[in-house]
Formats: sequence, C-alpha cells, structure tokens
Amino acid sequence: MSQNEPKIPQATAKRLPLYYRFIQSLHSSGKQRVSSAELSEAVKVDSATIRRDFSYFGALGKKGYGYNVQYLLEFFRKTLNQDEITNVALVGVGHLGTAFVNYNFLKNNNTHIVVGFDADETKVGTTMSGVPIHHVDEMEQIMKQNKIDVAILTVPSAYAQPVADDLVRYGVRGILNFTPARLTVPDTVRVHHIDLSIELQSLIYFMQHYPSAEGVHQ
Amino acid sequence: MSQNEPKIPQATAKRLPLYYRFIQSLHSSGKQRVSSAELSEAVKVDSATIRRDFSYFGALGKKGYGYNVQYLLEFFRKTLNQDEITNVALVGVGHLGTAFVNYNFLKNNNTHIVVGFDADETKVGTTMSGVPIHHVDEMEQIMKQNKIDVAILTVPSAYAQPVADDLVRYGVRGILNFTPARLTVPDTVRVHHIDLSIELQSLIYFMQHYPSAEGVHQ
DNA sequence: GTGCTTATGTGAATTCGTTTACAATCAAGG
DNA sequence: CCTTGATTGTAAACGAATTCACATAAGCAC
Repeated sequence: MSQNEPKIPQATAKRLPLYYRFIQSLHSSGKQRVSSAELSEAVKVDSATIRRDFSYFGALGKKGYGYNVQYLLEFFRKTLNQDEITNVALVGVGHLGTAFVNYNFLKNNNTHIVVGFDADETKVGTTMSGVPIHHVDEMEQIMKQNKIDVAILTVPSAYAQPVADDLVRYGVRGILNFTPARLTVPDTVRVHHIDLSIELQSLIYFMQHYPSAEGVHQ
Repeated sequence: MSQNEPKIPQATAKRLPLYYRFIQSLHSSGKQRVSSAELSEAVKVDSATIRRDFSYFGALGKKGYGYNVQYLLEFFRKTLNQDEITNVALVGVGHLGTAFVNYNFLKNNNTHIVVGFDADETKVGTTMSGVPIHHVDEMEQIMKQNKIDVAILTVPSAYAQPVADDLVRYGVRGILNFTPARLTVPDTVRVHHIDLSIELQSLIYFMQHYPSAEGVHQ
C-alpha cells in the first residue's frame, strides 16, 4: 500500500484531503467537470500548484477540458484510502477531548473515534456520543486488542510525554498532539502538532507585522 | 509598531511563540543561560535554524557563551508584544467553542477571550467561565465598542463566510478559522486555518506513505 | 474535417527555508 | 595575559515548494 509509488512532496500530501473534500462536494452537487482554476478559487491554492500537485500522480486531466469530477473522486478515494475506516483513540477527555467526541466532523471522512481514555473516575464507564470512556489503565489491553494505531492526545501537558510513550509502546504510529509539549518519539511514529495558543499568538504577530499578505497555514 | 523592522521569514515568525514559551519556562526554573543546542532539544527545531531565526533580530547571544535567558525573555516579550493584552472574540459557542472558553491556555499568554457570540437563544445571556455570551445580532455594536480585532471562528461551516464578512465589516483583522470553509477576505485581513479533520487525514496519509520521517507541522 | 478555444502538464526560473561548515569571538581557568 | 574550549552568527550550499509561461492536446462548433 505504500512505498512503490513515487514520493509525493509533503506540501502536496497535506493538500490532498482538502482537494478530496471539495471534489466530494462538487460531485454531490452534480458537477461533471472542473478546471484547476475553479478548484483554485474554491480551495484558495494557486491553480499552477494544483496542476503540479495532480501531476505527481500522472495525467489526471485532459488538456483543454479539465478534470472529470467522477474520475478525480474515484482517484482520491483510493489514494486517501477512504474505503477503509481508521479507528482512532482519544486520550484525555477534558474540554477539548469532549468537543472532539461530540464533533461530527470525525464521523464523516474515514476516521472514527472508537474509544476514549481518561483518568477521571467520574468519566470512566460513561459513554459520550456513543464512544465508551475507559480508564487509562486499560489502555494497553484495549489498544492492542483493537489494533488502534492513531491517537488524539488531549491530556494535560505534564502527562503528554509519558502517555505518548505508552501509546508508542502499545503500537500507535500516529499521534495528533494538541498539548503544548514537543514529544520525543521513535522516528517510526508520526506526530502532528496542533498548538492552539501558538496559532493564536502567531496570527497576532502576523497581523502586526505583515499588514497585508495571503493566508498561510498547512 | 511594525514595518520598519526587517521582514522576518514567515517560517521564523511561526516559531517565535514556541521559543518564547520555552524561554519563559527556563526563566521560571531559574536558568541563567541557554545554548541553541539546548533550545533545539526542547523545542525540536534544528539548532542552526534557531540561530538563524534569532539572527534576523540581530546578535542576541554571545559567541562561546550562548544566550542570556533574562535578555531573551525581555526581547521576545517586546517582540511578541506581550505587555499588551489582545482581546479576542469567540464566534460560535458549540462544542469546540465551549472548549476554548473553558481552556485556560488562553488565560495565559497575552490573549484573552472577552466575549462569545452565538445564535442559540438558550446560550445567549449566560456566562461561561466568566465570558459573557451575546447574540450574534449584537456583534456589530460589541465588536466596535470594544475595538476587538481578532476572532476565533467556530460556527457551522455554512455560516463561516457570511459571519467572516460581518467580522471584517466590524473591523476584525485576524481570524482563526476552525471551520472547513476557505474564507474569502480582503488581503488586509489575516486568516489562519486550523482544519481538524484535514489534520487527521493528512496524519494518516503520512503514516501510510512516509513510514519514518521527522514530524512536520508548526 | 478544419479551425478556434480552452486548459493541462511541465521545464525553467524563482522564491523560500534549512543545513553545513567554519571563522570570529567570548568566558573561564590557570 | 594567554590559552583552551565553547558557541555564536553567517556565507554558501542545498533542498523544497511555488510560480511563470508556453507547447501541446482535447473538445467543440460549424
């Protein structure tokens, strides 16, 4: 499922889910074809960048015509492995964690939070939006049994590293880290940081120092 | 307060709050000096990159010695404008918005959510963690009166663009957008996107296609 | 078919960011 | 005051990502 394909630039890889989402919406609105210029307008990525991104996968379009929506949809569905549902564990069911189990953006896509863990006894044993909350002590057993290899980390930052160590030990290979801690993990494990207060701080810095500029991020 | 300083690369600017936070923690732990190598270990940024980043602001350190923590702290406090508190509005008090008003990461730093807006009458008039929730109809008056120029956008995606238009009209110059919508705004307004489901999707893509690699993201 | 229009795919140029590698400089210790 | 060891600051090399610009090919109209 991996390695033999040509390596896609990371910047491109990060945009794929964005493309996929918009193509889905085009498809469900019944559109048949789309040009890189239209895509550009919608996802706010330069049209040349879009064509270049697509070209890493070969010729997906036709000159003078554009891209066939159905075909693109099909292609991205396979490329992003959308047939298979990825089970995700949520570690730390505080305010932010609670928002994630409730938020339905995870029920779409191919990712699904199937279990939550917390140390708080009053939460353990409950179910939130259908997701059972277990005690962190049960993590090893449950993670291994269900072969969960992606976790969302929303614990207090003091626990971030030790919990991450546990997760790695239990077989997790991807962590979406919402704590401010910069985790140390083996390089077989992929960590993406989302640091909310840093995002806010840097937004403010940009506002003050780059009065007009195109949006950044991702 | 801006423009005359030399332009800092965006990649550097995004790391400044990260540096600042760690320098704060060094300072409160009583450390007097720090090298780029130590900083590197803590924030997981190559030490040469750190030295390069710092060098855009002139010579902050001393050769053979490193950086004086007190001095760095002072410097970043000014550079990141930490004396002044930035008031932030939260637009959309759903699950995610609720997490933000409760989360104390905003009470630290120099940013503070001072008001929330929602269309749900049952929320309007209440106070959450000390933050008053108003009806969106009052947005114009309150935003202008309090001269709030930063907003966190956590509304349902269908409302994202119209609400953003309103915000811009009321004087907002920075939006932290948590909706999947790609906003169209004048280029005097800065938007940072945090798209949670895309982050998760791209994490999974990277796991599957780049089995071992250093962490990306911010 | 023929020609016109459109929009792709990509080589080349450019911009942006990171990393190497080292001369310059300073602190500290004798 | 001299030497040693440490660590900066940056020039140059490299690498990644974006953007320009256009030859090429496909659709479409007549």
